[in-house]
Amino acid sequence: MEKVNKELNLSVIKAFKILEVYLNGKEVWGVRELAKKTGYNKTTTYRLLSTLESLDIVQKNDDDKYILGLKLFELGNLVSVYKSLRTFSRVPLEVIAKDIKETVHFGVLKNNQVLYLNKAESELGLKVSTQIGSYQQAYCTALGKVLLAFSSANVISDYLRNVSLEAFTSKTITTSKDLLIELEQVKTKGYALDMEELELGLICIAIPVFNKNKEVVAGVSVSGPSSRFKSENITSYLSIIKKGALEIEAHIRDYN
Amino acid sequence: MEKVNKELNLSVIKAFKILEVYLNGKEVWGVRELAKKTGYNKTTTYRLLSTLESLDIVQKNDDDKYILGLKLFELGNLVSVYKSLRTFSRVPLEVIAKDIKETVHFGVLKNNQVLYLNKAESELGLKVSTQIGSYQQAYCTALGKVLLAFSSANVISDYLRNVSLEAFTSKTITTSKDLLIELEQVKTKGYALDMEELELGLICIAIPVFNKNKEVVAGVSVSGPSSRFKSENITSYLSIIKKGALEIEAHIRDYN
DNA sequence: AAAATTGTTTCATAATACGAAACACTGTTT
DNA sequence: AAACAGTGTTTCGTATTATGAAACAATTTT
Repeated sequence: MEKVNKELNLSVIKAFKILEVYLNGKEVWGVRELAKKTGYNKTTTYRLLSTLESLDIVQKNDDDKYILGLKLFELGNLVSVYKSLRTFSRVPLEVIAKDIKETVHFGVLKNNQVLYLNKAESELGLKVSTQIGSYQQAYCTALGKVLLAFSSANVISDYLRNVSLEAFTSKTITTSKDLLIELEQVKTKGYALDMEELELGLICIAIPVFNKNKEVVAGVSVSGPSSRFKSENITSYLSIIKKGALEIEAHIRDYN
Repeated sequence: MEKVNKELNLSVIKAFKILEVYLNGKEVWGVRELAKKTGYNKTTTYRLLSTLESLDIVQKNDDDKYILGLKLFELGNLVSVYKSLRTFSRVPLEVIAKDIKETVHFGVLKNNQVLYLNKAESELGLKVSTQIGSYQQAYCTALGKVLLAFSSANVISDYLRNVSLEAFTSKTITTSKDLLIELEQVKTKGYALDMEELELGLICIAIPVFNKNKEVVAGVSVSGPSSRFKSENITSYLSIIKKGALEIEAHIRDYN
């Protein structure tokens, strides 16, 4: 999305830039709104939207505003990357979310970042604004820390060489030394916590998901508001999450 | 996808035509294969793929072949159309599939067709080549017949006026008169069967999913090979499917 | 080794995308 | 009621970009 040079198709880039506006969570956009958000001329935007509408990639609602369409949903379901992980995590995640009444995530370490493959929300809990398929920093999320902690020393040193530990909050770990200590503790305890390191008010707890060779493949995390978090909850949270993780592990023994 | 006229953006159309090739289920395509399949010049195809790759809409594997990429997965997950139905059907569908050991579908009637919103496959059962998000004829599928049978007379007469009942197999219902009789029976019995009407060798059984006003919202179907189907199975199949449908109904009482 | 197949690059030009301006419509303010 | 503000849609001249034939590079098959 940054390799904008002259041999790439500019119309196609523009069309996807428009679709990417929807990543912010707002479901309904007008032509002029999208033009303003993307910086494109409104006639260009209108024409691209008309094209996308003809393809059912976007749909118009009764107010002539645009929402994403079913063809995009259909195409999105064809993506085979991490397909087995996504499939096998689906039900366990929903079960954990229902049990624990908070938002549950499942993700992997990819390109030195957490990639969220699945998410299940409780009807009761805090809605967290992560998108399935999106990336987040590893060093300040419980999920990321658990994935790093159980990775090889190569992965960790590559990570520390390439990622700058910028602060999100006053509680964010911002030195390699502190992060290494934290990862060592995570590895010892078998789980990680994010105590408002990514976002003030947000607490996460995460555990690893292993293949049969005890290599970490993925992680499961539970996110909730700090106001609902108590140290006494950790043990019961962990046992619920662990049960779900074991369910996933039963299906991914050969994953590498 | 048929309104090709001069004010639509032809590059964007071409890019999505390329992506649509993946709908046939093959996950890995080379440049020349895609060019041949779409009919576009191979240089054009290569350039569009390079653009899509820069957007992470497609990814190249080690053999320089293309697979669909994670950004498409991310965008697909943003689609809000039928979102609650998709969410609430997910776990019940997986439970049915595990129980019944066949492929399970969940769909709605849209534009006089079945739109598949969810699908769950058993590890053991027949893999059916439907795509989530895709459409199928209603008159020759159990799911479609159950959706029609419990719809209003207006919906049914509109359907019969606009859809031509073409034969898929020698067992397909091809007259309005026969279809109306079938739909009456479906409504009386409370479930529908597709006895090789869509595809020889394929049997489906389906039941409706209602909202609190007893309006049909969606349907659940189970598909299996005719070799495994026995009349004695119907009752036990129905009770398993019904249990899943009730789970879904508990969440969609207000859906209309 | 030669032929066939693949993916990638080059270059001239035809075609298309672009955007300013106008239009049409709806809702709000004076 | 008229004026204004906001929206989505259309028009038209032209600048820009997309196109495709051909060549090149690499790999696989015969």
